[in-house]
Amino acid sequence: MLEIDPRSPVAINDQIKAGLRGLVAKGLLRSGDQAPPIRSLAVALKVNPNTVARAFRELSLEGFLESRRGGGNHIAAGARRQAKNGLDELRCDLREAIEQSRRGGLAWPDIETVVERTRREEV
Amino acid sequence: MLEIDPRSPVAINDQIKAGLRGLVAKGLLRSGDQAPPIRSLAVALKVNPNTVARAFRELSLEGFLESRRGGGNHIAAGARRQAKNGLDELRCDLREAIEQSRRGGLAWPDIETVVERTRREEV
Amino acid sequence: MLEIDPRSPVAINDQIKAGLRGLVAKGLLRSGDQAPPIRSLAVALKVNPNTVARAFRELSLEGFLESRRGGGNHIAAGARRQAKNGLDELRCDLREAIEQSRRGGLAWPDIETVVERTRREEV
Amino acid sequence: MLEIDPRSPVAINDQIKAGLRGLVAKGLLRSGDQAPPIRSLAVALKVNPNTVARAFRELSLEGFLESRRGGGNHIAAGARRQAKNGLDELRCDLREAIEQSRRGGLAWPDIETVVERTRREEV
DNA sequence: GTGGTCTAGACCACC
DNA sequence: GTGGTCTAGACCACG
Repeated sequence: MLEIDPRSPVAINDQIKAGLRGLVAKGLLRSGDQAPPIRSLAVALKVNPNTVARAFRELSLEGFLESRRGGGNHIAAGARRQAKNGLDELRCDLREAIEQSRRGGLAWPDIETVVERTRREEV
Repeated sequence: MLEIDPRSPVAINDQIKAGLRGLVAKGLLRSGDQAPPIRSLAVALKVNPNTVARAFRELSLEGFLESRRGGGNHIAAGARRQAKNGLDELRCDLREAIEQSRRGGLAWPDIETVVERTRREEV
Repeated sequence: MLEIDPRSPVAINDQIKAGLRGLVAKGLLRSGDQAPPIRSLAVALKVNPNTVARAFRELSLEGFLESRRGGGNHIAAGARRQAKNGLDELRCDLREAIEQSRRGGLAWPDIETVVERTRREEV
Repeated sequence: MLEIDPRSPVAINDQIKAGLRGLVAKGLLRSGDQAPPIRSLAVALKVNPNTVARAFRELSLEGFLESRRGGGNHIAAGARRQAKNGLDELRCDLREAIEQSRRGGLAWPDIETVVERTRREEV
């Protein structure tokens, strides 16, 4: 469900945060649902538990997650709306990436081809 | 000729490298031409000369530039071909950025909107 | 493990790069192993951390090292093969040095004497 | 008679100085002979005249060349002996190059093979 | 004027 | 603890 690319320049904890927000944005996780336990997630992603913990802690500070008595992190009430705010950040990042391609000499048709291909190969 | 975005998360020296490769890819700079002197470029970009020097040195190691002490940096012979290969790398990076957006929950229509806007605002 | 000659005309960072490649070529360091931390190595070699960092960064760009923030630098997968190719480069450099001696008037017996002496004094 | 490698890391003026000393060491030029005119040499080597001039000036300071009234640089009296001293410097440089190869992981048999090959291909 | 190197010290971010 | 980046300023050497 959650995918991580350890070799990406993007920080792992950011990938985790983005991934969780994504699951909510797509409706695969809803308010009140339990987020995967830190340890299990760390094992599944082959990542240091501290890194997952950090991601969760930051999401908690943003009010996106809530830790309940009796254990477990749960998706907070306003999570969906927040996830949409997160989208703005994503749009911004994507825009930067595109501008970087432009500065590197990539032409617009090239860029659109890349978009097209990525879309097709995703399924 | 060369533009830099100091607020971008992309490292300045990498932006310079991409920029130079871009100029060659677009044909604005050709094999044998002299690249701008490190210090001048540093002043123009409002950047520390060391940063430019780093970029140039790395381009030299790649065989993209040839530098002679006291004689400036010159675009190497196979530079254009290399620049085209560099484009492949850019495409790859862009693709990763898009996939990253997807994992974060950005929908395809959103992505295409971002592409469109960036294109328009560029001029 | 790694030795540097600060009085050599060869740049320190290049010596570090060559040294690391050498350790891999000799099998003392293998794919996946962690390279010495930048700061520790800097202290050990009595060199500025920036210098080591430069060497490591360039080795990363070559795909010889993989560096993760906070996770140290690790010998990359294809490192050994690369190291062997690097040997070719060394042979080439050495050859140029010899030709340079020849152009300066050094006779062949002289050259072989130098080789012999260097070999003996090394231990 | 004199060969220069503009892409070598060795400074051009040093190559010129070494080359001249070499010609004397080999007996192709003798005390009292006229050294090639700066301009002609610069043209022949495709090098900046200033660079040749600098080399000649330094050789003059060392007492290896003498500029005579009426123009022209001539090989000085004690030139041959000096050329032999220059050989010591060459030996030292060569030694450094060999040590550098060693640090890079080149084995002794490899080194001797390189020496052998270079010797054969010279003729 | 040019490039090349190193040092020093600071800042940020990740694990 | 780790690496990454940038700035600042110095020094050297070539053309």
